[in-house]
Order: sequence, then C-alpha cells, then structure tokens
Amino acid sequence: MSNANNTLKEHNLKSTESRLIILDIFKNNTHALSYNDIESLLTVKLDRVTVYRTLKSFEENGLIHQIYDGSTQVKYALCPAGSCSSHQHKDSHAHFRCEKCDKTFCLNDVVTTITALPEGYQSKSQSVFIQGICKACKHHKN
Amino acid sequence: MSNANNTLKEHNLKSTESRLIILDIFKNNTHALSYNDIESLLTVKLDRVTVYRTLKSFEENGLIHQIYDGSTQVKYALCPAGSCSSHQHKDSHAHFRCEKCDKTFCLNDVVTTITALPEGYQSKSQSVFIQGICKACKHHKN
DNA sequence: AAACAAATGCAATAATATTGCATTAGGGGG
DNA sequence: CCCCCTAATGCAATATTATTGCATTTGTTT
Repeated sequence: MSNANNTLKEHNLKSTESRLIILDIFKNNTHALSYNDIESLLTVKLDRVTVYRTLKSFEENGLIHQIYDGSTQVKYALCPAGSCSSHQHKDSHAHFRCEKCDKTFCLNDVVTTITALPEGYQSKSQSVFIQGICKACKHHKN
Repeated sequence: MSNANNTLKEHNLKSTESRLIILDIFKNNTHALSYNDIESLLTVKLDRVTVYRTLKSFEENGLIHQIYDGSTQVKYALCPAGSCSSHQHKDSHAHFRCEKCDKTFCLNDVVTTITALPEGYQSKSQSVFIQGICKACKHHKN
C-alpha cells in the first residue's frame, strides 16, 4: 500500500482518488498552497467543490492547517508529521512569507517568547508571522 | 477645527464627511473592525465602495492598518498615534483575538523574541497573533 | 465665486468559497 | 468475491467579500 494511502488511513480518512492526488501535491511542495495553486498543479481535472471539501476534511483530520498570510486566499500546508490528529491540532509553529517569490513556508523549529500580556488577557495559543527573503530567493538574488 | 479633522490633515487626507464619519467609528471602538462591522455602525448610509475606498486611503496614509485574523474578512484598526505616515507603516505590534467575543485587539506593548531563523532566511518584519480570552470576557465569564 | 482635482455613488463585475441535491465509488459484511 | 451502505464527488446555483469604470458631486485653492 502506498505511503499516501497510509497517511490517509492514519488520519481516519477514506482513501479516494481525489484525496491521493491532492495529498501528493502537498507532499511535493514545500510551501503553503492556496486553492488556485492546487488547481494549477492538478493534472487531472477535479471539481472545485471536491478540492475545497478535500481541504476541509484534511484540516479537520489534522493532516493540513490553514494559514492566513495576508493574501486574499487562505493557504494550506501539511502539519508536521505526527503532530496533529482528528482530535486536535497541535501545530503552532511560525510561518514565513517571502517578499520576492510571495511563497509562504512553515518554520517548524522557530521558537518564540512573548512578554506578559496586558492585565486581564489570557493566552491560549499564539502564532508568529515573519516576512522577509527566503532561502531560494536570497541565493539567486533577482 | 475638530480633532478628527486634524487627524486627517496630519495624514495628508482631504477632510470629507465620509472620512470624518468612518474615522469617528474607529475612534469610538477599541477593537478591530471589518467592513461589515463598520457598515452596521454607520448612522448615515454610505456606499459600500466609498467605505472600501476610505479604508484604502486611510491605510495608504498610515492612519489604519489591516489585520488578518483568520476570519473571512479583513479587519482594520487605528495605528498607534504618531507611529505611521503616508510614507511608511511602522506598527508591528501584536494582535489578540478573543475566542469568546470574537473581537480582535491591538496589543501595542507586547514584545516578542524569536530564535534564529533557519539558515538562509532573512527577516524584515514579524508579527504575532495571540488567541485567548480578552479582559472583558474574562470578567463576566459567560 | 470659479476652477480644478479628488472623492463619491451607482452599476456592473471579479474573486473566493459554500450549499443542496442527485450520482458514483470505496470498502466492510455476508 | 460481490452486494450494499455510507461517504465522497460533481454539477448548478448562490453566498460573501471586494474592486473597477464612469458620470456626478464636493472640497480646497486662488
């Protein structure tokens, strides 16, 4: 059984052609993907609704997470292996958006410390968003 | 001349009725506002396009900034007094979204420290987003 | 007060995302 | 191994948020 097939099973998702195709796209891309990104990476035509519903079930089952990076589209990226499940999302890593190539990446290892919140505010989760120049763009400095 | 009038002038914005109305709404609310929030706070009817264009010019002139808080609408909040201008936005404070009342606030005094980025990544700006319970909701714990 | 540029309002449209419902396909039980 | 049931899919329609073009009105400068 394929690796992607196992991944779906582990997240309590029925293995279907659409899901395998979309999961494969995520596994082959290191940056976060919007609906439009995914559509343009499809070799087989899938209905828009199927793609959106697949993204929704992937998210509900801890396979991907949403990222709001200031573009007008929601982006999605794989959760770090083993970190999330149908029961709970546990990923709260930093995200990075490159000003040159406009791609958004997960930075799983960046740690953040935040000073005390103002009196009366209680934090349950926090996320960090960094803008700058990514590795690839820094190297072939166009 | 009214205070709001001065604020517009300082930001190189022509003083018009619509702008005074919208600026007033921001000054009377401590949380970030979406287009719909603003519309429902209007006592005079303004065209949707006027509101959106007013928000755009306020943002371009450093009076307000956009916040992407994971809701499907962009939200806007006043920049800290004196911090931003037509030339440059300088506010990079933390934002806080309350899980109870679903309001988003600016936390101007929260400081963040981030560990080194991975090799090759260069940071230009960073922002922090915190979720939890706000002051008001913590107090009358519904 | 006249003149000019910028702001406004209306109508149309773009871009992103969701819902209802009929049909198809995955996979467990016999 | 096939049947059956449920979950997934596809189509059509619609919702939601935001923008554009253009004619008209308003604010400011002189």
